[in-house]
Amino acid sequence: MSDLRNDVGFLLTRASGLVVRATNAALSDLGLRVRQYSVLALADDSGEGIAQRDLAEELGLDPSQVVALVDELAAAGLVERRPSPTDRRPRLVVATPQGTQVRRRAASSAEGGVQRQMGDLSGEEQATLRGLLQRVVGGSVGRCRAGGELTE
Amino acid sequence: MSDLRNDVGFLLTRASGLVVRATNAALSDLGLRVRQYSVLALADDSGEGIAQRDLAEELGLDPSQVVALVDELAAAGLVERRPSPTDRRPRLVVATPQGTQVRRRAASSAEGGVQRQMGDLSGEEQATLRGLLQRVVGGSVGRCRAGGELTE
DNA sequence: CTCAATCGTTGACAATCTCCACGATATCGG
DNA sequence: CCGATATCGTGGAGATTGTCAACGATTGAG
Repeated sequence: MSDLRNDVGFLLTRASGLVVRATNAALSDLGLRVRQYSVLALADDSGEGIAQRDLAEELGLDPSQVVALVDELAAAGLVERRPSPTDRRPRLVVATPQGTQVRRRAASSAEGGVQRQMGDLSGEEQATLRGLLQRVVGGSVGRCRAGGELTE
Repeated sequence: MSDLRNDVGFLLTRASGLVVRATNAALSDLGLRVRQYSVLALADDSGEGIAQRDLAEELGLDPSQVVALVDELAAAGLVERRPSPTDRRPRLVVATPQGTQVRRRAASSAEGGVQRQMGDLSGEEQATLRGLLQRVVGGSVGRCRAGGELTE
């Protein structure tokens, strides 16, 4: 019962590693890695832009990691930093038109990579998995951050 | 529908990151990290010892990573390398008595860390999650290895 | 105005992943 | 037996990721 192959934590990291590899391979044609894609996707989804701090919070990254990722995406012309109209501290990250286009293609490629890894699961099973994972993730937002303490 | 928060791949890596952090925090008292613990657990479970190559295969790691991990565990006196009776190439990794003892405590601590992250899920839901993840992982063993090619 | 908090950034360092090459050993075909 | 090929552990290089501390600019509270 303490067998590693039945350990939910181990299975989670093992499955994650496999999916990340498959997704990175699928995105390599576009010159993107998963990390960059996730930043691009969030920036593209937030019409008026998203602060880097919120980006870090959503992705579970350290703010300093977001700096480098946005730098790379900006150098590739996929996103740009814009000032907030109401606060001069944050820098709102938005996707450029080219970024939106690349994101669309990347989403398709990434989906293919994920399906190569999860093809054995039916649509319904994947929905079940998604729901369970959302509760694991959502239940701890605010309880444990990247460099944060545990609230207990 | 392409929202990142509904993307199974993203949720998988996000949940994995949270669980790994919680588990590492729980194991820090024993001076262990998750990677080391997983090696120790597999070595402890295989009575006669497990070859480093098989260790790498099971854990989805590069063989060279296993070398360093076993070095660390051996330096701590938790495992030792023994020659195979039938083949002089592999080195079988087995847990020392102390390693077995530490592993038992570590398993308890790690379980606590995981539950702090997945407490919102009932036992039945965790079993469902485990089953789905096992199919994601098991379905690809042999299809995609650490440094390997995709078989298609 | 003063002080604490927030945001982005930089820098340093550890941990992890990926890939390549080598020596020792084993296996297979002839 | 012998040579070609494969396996296993190991070492090393380099990229990627994770963690942490500090700083300047800005904001908001008192």
